[in-house]
Amino acid sequence: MHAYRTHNCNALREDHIDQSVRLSGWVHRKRDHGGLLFIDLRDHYGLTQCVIEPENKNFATLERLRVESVITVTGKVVARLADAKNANLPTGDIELVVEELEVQSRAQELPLPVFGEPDYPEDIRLKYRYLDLRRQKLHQNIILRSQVINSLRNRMIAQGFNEFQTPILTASSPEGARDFLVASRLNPGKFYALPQAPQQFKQLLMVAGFDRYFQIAPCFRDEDARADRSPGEFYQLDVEMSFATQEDVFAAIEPVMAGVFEEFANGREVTPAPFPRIPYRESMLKYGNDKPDLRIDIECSDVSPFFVEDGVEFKAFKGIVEGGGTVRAIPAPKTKDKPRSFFDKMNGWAQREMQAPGLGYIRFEQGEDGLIGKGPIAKFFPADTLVRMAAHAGVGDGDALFFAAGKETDAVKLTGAARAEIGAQLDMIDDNVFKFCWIVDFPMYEWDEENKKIDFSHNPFSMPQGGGEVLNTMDPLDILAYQYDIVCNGIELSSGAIRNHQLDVMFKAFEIAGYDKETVESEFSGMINAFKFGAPPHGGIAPGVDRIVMLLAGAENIREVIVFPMNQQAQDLMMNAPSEVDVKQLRELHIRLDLPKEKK
RNA sequence: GCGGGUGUAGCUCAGUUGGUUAGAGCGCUGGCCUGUCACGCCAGAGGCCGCGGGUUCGAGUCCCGUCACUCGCGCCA
Repeated sequence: MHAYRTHNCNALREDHIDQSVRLSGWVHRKRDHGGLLFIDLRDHYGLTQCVIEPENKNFATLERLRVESVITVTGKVVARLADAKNANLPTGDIELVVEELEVQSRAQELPLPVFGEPDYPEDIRLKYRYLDLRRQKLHQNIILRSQVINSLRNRMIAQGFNEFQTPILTASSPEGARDFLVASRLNPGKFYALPQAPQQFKQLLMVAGFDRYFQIAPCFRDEDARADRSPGEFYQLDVEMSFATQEDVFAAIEPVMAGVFEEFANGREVTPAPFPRIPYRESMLKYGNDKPDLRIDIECSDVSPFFVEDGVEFKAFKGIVEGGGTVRAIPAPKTKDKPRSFFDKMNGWAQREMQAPGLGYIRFEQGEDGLIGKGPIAKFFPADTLVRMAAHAGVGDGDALFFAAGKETDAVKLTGAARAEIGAQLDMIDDNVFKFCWIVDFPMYEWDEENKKIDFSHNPFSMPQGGGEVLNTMDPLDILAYQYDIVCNGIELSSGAIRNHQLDVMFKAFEIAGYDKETVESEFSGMINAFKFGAPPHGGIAPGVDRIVMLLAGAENIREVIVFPMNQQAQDLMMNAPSEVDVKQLRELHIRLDLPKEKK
């Protein structure tokens, strides 16, 4: 007989009755009747009830053993009496009568209960992650993650993509997020950077002629965490393909995304490929951001012109529009029966959560002579203006409009957040639907208000729509790029682009953003040099694996789908990272600390 | 760096207008219990009310500061 087990804890059925078997696992739960002791034995596969009688020499040991101890039990499989069967367990028709017992590992009193999975503070869960991972929900999430990654791999390989590993210790790049740095012992004063993404490497693989590349790639960015953004590190399905147009990339990746979601949707509805395409500017106008949650059936609009019409007395917003600002309308459909407090709470939400001046509103009702507006600011508008504004914003009897006003960027931000908040408040979000879309036609450049200059709005290696010519002829802020995102349920799932493989166009593109040729040559030398020796047109995309799993798992938080995540402060509470290191280690790396004061 | 929320037993939470000795459930410890599967019953231990200051005759409760966790903003080519 095997030293540890003849079966796993989800294997035994009525067929096994009378067999002598051996099981190993964790003591999930004990039910001690004094004269009879039940043990639910758990492993990765399931639960089996074991029973031990007081005559057995091991009874006292087992009775005193704490839950989550690891044991090996040997005994006979017996049928349960009809009224003692447990229909909730696959193994519920039988039980194991314990004869031999071996205690493999005793458990102390637990800092975190495994059984029952009560809510527990996250810092304790993170510190004792291996206990948390024993819990069914988290255990399943991690298995789901494994299966999703396997499915992604298979789907990519089936399409002729090859997986390659790219370096983890690489060079810092001036663009993008903050880098994690690694000091070089052999090269004093110099540093490696962990890759924010294998961006340049995958392009170099195209130059190297590999045609179709993918990788489940670790990416490192030293940026602050969010609910859907793990601090420090995350994984992308990194993809690049040669001689590919934007349509080719879409055609390659859409079936992968739709396919993997359908595979694991478990009955939930998935947008079939091809996904709807929404131009960036349209998304900003209608949804207030570039990652719309299309489950919320609300489309916003620009109503600025109505606030400067003659006869409109609402001076606050009129002044904003006349000063170059904008007013966006966010419909709140079917809110006729909502109390005044609903509208007041939205206003309070905007002030509190968004630090906005407020959120005005007008409620619309069918009056005797047509649609009329109600609410605190309705009286400042002529009846006729209200009717036309309602028509423009697409609202009618029983609907309301909220207004976000201010500088365009602020108004848009508030619009997007308010749309999501209204969707949540009005219970418009269906948890059983995955709504996909592409956001396309991102602008190549944007105005950097902080540094008063034109900067790349996304990837500097993207190809402008119209090629090199438009860089000379168009206003840079009007130039669009072959740059695209996949969005699902308001979460940005991937970002990609057709790359700029022509050096002269690249130098010109960088010049517009204020980087001279010499800077580009030195900062991106690896890629620039490679492009001098024959670079194929190429493009790609990089879906975020953690976010895909998060959506499929129905998790609110990305830490629920990461085996060993860090907390919001980018600390690993289990491993105690980051930690101080020995002075000797620092000396080898030629590093001397210059710590901030006041740190006690 | 900034804003919101939370912080009372190991955990989840209650705690009236500021008023006697801060409670419950789960867990833990001990005892009883031969058919449970959220086993049941009895008893017990366990509290710097996050921390510091203030107001007050009196603070878990009010005020200020601070820390921790979390959500968001900034940031995230």
